Amino acid sequence: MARPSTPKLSTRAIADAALGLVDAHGEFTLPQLARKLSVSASSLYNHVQGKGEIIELMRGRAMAEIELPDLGNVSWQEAVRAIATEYWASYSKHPRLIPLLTSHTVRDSTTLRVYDALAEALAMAGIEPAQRLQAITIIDSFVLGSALDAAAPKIVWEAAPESSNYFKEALEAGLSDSSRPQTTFELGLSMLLGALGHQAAAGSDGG
Amino acid sequence: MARPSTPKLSTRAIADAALGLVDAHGEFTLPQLARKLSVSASSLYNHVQGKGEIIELMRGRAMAEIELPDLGNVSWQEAVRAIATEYWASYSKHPRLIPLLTSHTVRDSTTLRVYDALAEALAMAGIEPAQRLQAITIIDSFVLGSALDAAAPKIVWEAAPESSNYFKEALEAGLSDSSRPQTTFELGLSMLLGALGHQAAAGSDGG
DNA sequence: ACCTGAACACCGTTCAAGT
DNA sequence: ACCTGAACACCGTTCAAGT
Repeated sequence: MARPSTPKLSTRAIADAALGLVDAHGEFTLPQLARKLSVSASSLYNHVQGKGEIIELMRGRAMAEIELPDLGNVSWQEAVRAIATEYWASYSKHPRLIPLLTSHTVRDSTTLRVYDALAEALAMAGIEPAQRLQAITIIDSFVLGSALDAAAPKIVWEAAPESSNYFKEALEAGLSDSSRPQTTFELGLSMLLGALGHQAAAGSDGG
Repeated sequence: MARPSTPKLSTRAIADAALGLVDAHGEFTLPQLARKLSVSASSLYNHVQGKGEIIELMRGRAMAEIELPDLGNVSWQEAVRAIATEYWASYSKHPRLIPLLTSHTVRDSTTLRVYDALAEALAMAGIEPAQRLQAITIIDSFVLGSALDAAAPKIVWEAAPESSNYFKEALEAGLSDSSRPQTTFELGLSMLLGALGHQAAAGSDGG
C-alpha cells in the first residue's frame, strides 16, 4: 500500500485542506493537515517543499477568486474602486490567513496581476510613474490594514474601561452595525480615490 | 543556587530581550530567550503566563515610545497627523514584530491611550461619534497596513518579469529612494486628513 | 513517482525539588 | 518568591524502505 495507482494528494488538495484548517482554527500543523487528507505527514513532502510553500499555495487560492474589471468599460476611479474592493473582499473571506501571509515574501503571479491592473487604471488617470507607485502602495496598505482590522478580534471594540468619553461615545455609536467593516472600508477608499482624483487633475493642469 | 537574593528576571527585561530577538530574527523561542537572559526556559514562567503574554509585553514596549501631542496647542488636523505619525513610527521601528501582533487581541493600556488621543482630536474637529469611529478605524487600518508594507521584504519591489509596462515603469521610477516608505505614508495620511476635513466642514454646515 | 513509519532536533509548558 | 532540571506531548523535516 505504498504507492497508489492514482495519487492521493495534489498541491490543490493540500492548499484547500490547509485553508479549511486556517479558516477554522487560525493556524495549521502538518500532522493535522495530513490527518485531514488521510495521509501521513511525510507524504506531503512529495508535493511541497515545506510548510512555507503551503502558505504560498493558500495565498494563491485566495487571490484566484479575484475578478478584475474590464478596464475599457469604466472610469479609472471605478476601475480602481472595483480592484481594491475585490482585493479586500478576498482577504476578508479568509481573515485568519492574513497573519500567516504577512511574514512571507510574495512572488505569486495571481497576486501580481492585481497590481498590474491597478497600475493600468492609474495610468489611465494620467498619473505619472513615480506617483503611480505611491498610489499603489497607499491603496495596498489601506486594503491590507482594513482586512487585518476586520480580521482581528478587535481591541478597541471590547475593552476600554478607563478610556476618554470621546472614545467611548464613538464606540457606542458604532458598535451594533454588522456591515461596519465593509462600509468603513468603502468610505476610506472613497477618501483616497477623491484625493487621487485631485492629484490627477492637478498633474494634467500643471505638467 | 535555586533562588537568588536579587531576582534575575523581570517582565521588563524579558520584553526587551524578546524584542531584541524579534528585531534580529523575526521570531523568538523560549529556549533562545532564556539563553539570552542566562536563565532556564522554565524560569520564565515565574514572571509570565506563557509565550502569548511575552508578545503582549513587546506590544507595550513598542507603544510606550509614542509621545502624544498637547491637544491644546495645535489644530485637530495637526494633532491627528502627529498621533498617526508617531504610531506608524513606533511600529516601523520594530517591523518584524507586527506579524506577531496581528494574531492577538489587544488589551494594552499603552495602546488604548493612542486611540483616546485620536478620538479627542477628531471630536475637536466636530466629527460626530459614529463618524468618529469610522475615522479612527480608517486611520488605524492605514497606519497598520503602511507599517506592514514597509516591513515585508516586499513583493512587488522585486520580481515582476511578466508584468505590464504600466507597473514596471512605476517600479523603476520609485525604487531608488530609501525614504520612500516614510514619504508615501505621509502622502496617504494627508489624503485622509484632507477628506476628513471636508467631512467635518460639511457636518458643521448641515447639522 | 508516491506513500509509509521510524527517527532527529526542536518546541512550549508543567512540576517536583531546591533555597 | 524564584530558579533548576527532568519530563511530556507536540512540532517540522529527513530518509530508508516499499510498490
